[in-house]
Amino acid sequence: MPELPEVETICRGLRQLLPGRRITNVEVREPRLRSRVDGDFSSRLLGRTILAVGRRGKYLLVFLEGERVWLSHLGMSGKLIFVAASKPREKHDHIIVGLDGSHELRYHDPRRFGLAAVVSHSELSSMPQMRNLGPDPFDSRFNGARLYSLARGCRRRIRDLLIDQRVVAGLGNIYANEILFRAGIRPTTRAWKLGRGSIETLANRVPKVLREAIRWCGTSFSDYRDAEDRFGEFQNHLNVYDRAGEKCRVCGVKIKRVAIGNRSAFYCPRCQR
DNA sequence: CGGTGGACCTGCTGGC
DNA sequence: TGCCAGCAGGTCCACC
Repeated sequence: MPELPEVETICRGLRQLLPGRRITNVEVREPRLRSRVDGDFSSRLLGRTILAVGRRGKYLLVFLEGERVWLSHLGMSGKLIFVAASKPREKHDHIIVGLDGSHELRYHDPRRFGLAAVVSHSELSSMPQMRNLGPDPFDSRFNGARLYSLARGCRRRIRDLLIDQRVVAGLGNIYANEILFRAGIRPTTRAWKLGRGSIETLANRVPKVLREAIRWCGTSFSDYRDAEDRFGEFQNHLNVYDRAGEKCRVCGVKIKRVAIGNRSAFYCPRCQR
């Protein structure tokens, strides 16, 4: 589900809602996420005031007093939703964080591929999940030169290079496919075959497509909702992802679906060469 | 080392 | 109507 635009949308929403609130209750109803939620999770949150909310790649960071950070990854089907405490709980509401008695932040995740942990600032920066992340796509350190140096001699397909979080942090299958459409490159192309010009175009499209998706508050393909449980709108603007058999919005040719590894890739056979 | 394929989960859809 | 296969936005690990 959540790639960078979805996590950024949630981050912006929570930033308006959380800072200044105190965590008055924590309930871990299902600790079996991708890795087990630590036994100290609740005690490390309890009683702390939230200072700020941030994002690194697809990770959401909730900064607390006492140099602590609540680190959250939503996996494939995770939602992090701010609601009135009186709202009935639902199946798969795995973690409930009570705020000042009146509201709750609920972590909901049917497939349980997510991550929830509370760590110190120093632990955060030494975690492999953070250390191995490439630059943010909006950071000037992500550019054509970097992408070209990684693509040169790389035998993988360009779609797989783009969703490698070490290359650039935050791209997943939807946006990798959309970005490749905008660059006119087929997702199945071997990275080493792309020349400097194509790579420059590609690197340039990365922040463009992501900014546009953020403007539409992300893609609600099925599970994704923002911090207040509202749908995103970018699914109405997708050019290729999940559009196999439908007409290309630019040239009218039918969009194709192919498997790369275990995952689908989508492209327009005319617009992408 | 680089690259690939499967495992981890639940839920939904489409074919029979 | 039921059953089963296949698929889904991500990450990590074993294996070649």
